Amino acid sequence: MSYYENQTKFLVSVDCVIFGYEEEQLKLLVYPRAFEPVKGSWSLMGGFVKQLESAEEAAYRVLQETTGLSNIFLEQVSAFSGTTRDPFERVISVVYFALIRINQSDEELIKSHGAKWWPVTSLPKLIFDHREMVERSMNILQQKAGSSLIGTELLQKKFTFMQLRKLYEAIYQREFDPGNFRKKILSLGVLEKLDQKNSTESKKGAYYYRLKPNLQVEVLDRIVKI
Amino acid sequence: MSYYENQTKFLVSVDCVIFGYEEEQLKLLVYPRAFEPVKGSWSLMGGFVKQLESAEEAAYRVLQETTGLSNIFLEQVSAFSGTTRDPFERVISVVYFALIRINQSDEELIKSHGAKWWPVTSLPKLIFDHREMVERSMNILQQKAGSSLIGTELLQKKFTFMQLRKLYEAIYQREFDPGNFRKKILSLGVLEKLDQKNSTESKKGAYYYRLKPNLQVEVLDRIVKI
DNA sequence: GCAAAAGTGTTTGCCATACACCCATGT
DNA sequence: ACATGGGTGTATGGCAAACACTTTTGC
Repeated sequence: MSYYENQTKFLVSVDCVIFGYEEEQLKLLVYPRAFEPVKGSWSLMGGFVKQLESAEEAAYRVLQETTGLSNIFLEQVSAFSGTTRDPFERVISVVYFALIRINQSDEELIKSHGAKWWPVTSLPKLIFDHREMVERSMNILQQKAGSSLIGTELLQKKFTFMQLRKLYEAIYQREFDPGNFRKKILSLGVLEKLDQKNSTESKKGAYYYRLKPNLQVEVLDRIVKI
Repeated sequence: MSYYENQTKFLVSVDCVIFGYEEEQLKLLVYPRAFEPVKGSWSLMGGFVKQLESAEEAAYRVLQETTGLSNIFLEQVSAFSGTTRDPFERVISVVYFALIRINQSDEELIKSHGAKWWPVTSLPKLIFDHREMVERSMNILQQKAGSSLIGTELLQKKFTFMQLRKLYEAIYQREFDPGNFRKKILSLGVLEKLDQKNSTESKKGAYYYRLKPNLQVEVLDRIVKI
């Protein structure tokens, strides 16, 4: 029996805006839609929410199924509910964005779906309102990365300042002064210098850093002025 | 016929976090739930999304039905989709927050629902996850008000600097230096000084200001450091 | 006259930006 | 030797915060 009789029910899906970082470029995982309608068109990873899961759980499931990864950074962007956003049938979609380490993903699994990493600066045409979902996600990513070191989710666990800076340059599509960037990040007090050096990307070699383990407090200082 | 066979459909509702401002306090419109289950418990204004409307349209409809107002500031907060958030039946809810001018609302209509304005600092116990919805909305309101003059949606069209400052003090639960606040806001260049004075709230009398008409550009400068 | 808000000016310290400069090393 | 990134230091300008001070007027 139901308390809420006579109310319309809806299909609810999740769509995942999956960010990765590779070759100094911010990239997005996009795949050719596997079912009709518009089968084959480029689309975000998505799936329908099932009876016994929350939208967030559905998003985690989709990510697991498509990248092989669990335990990844995931955050809701917004619900999209326009009556004609899917021109074939009414579907309400909850959008999440995820940050993953490309080289840790299951590349075979990704390939098996025909998925491809596209630089965010040159995405193909996407179905429905997926382009808008991407843009909203980019905005949120910039906001988040600007007030906490969220971006490190896209790098290896250890990284040099140059790698971190290039990542931020990719996220914000602008350059940062190397010296100032280093000082700003160090002043946050969330990085730990390792004994190890990276000698492959510069002649002098740069020390690796990592996030201090067991950091519970979110950094709320401003990294990038927006 | 349907493209997406065999997928579960869900009840989808909207819940509205309705902010108002009165007696130098930020207030929230909360009403006793009109139907079972937990009929009579304090709840946000809400309603089910109908077949031919988006969630946003549903939220506008709910606001119109309960406050008599259209053309109000409305913005999505998030979708809430936990499987047990409504302990009686699975409902996915999209939450919006609204800013309204209390004295322009239809007070009779509001009363007819038994609704009541509560100071945000002393809310009653709310059903389900509505408390969390309020907290998320407060955070977003603070963020938004800190980077644009969004707060003026809560005041009359013309207002004095003291009124604006008291509003911001209510939103951020802290005090602002009157002189610095005035200079900061004026530097945004979005206010227009009127010839009229308010003499009821101070002995000297303070000039009224209003938002410059036809302001299309959002103020993106920082008003309050968060 | 006093209190209280209106409105303006001043001082201080912090911080972002720009940029100079030395270091270490692979070629 | 030199080019390149690593890393540190310094000068400058803008802005936020603290606060002093004058103005106006109701009581």
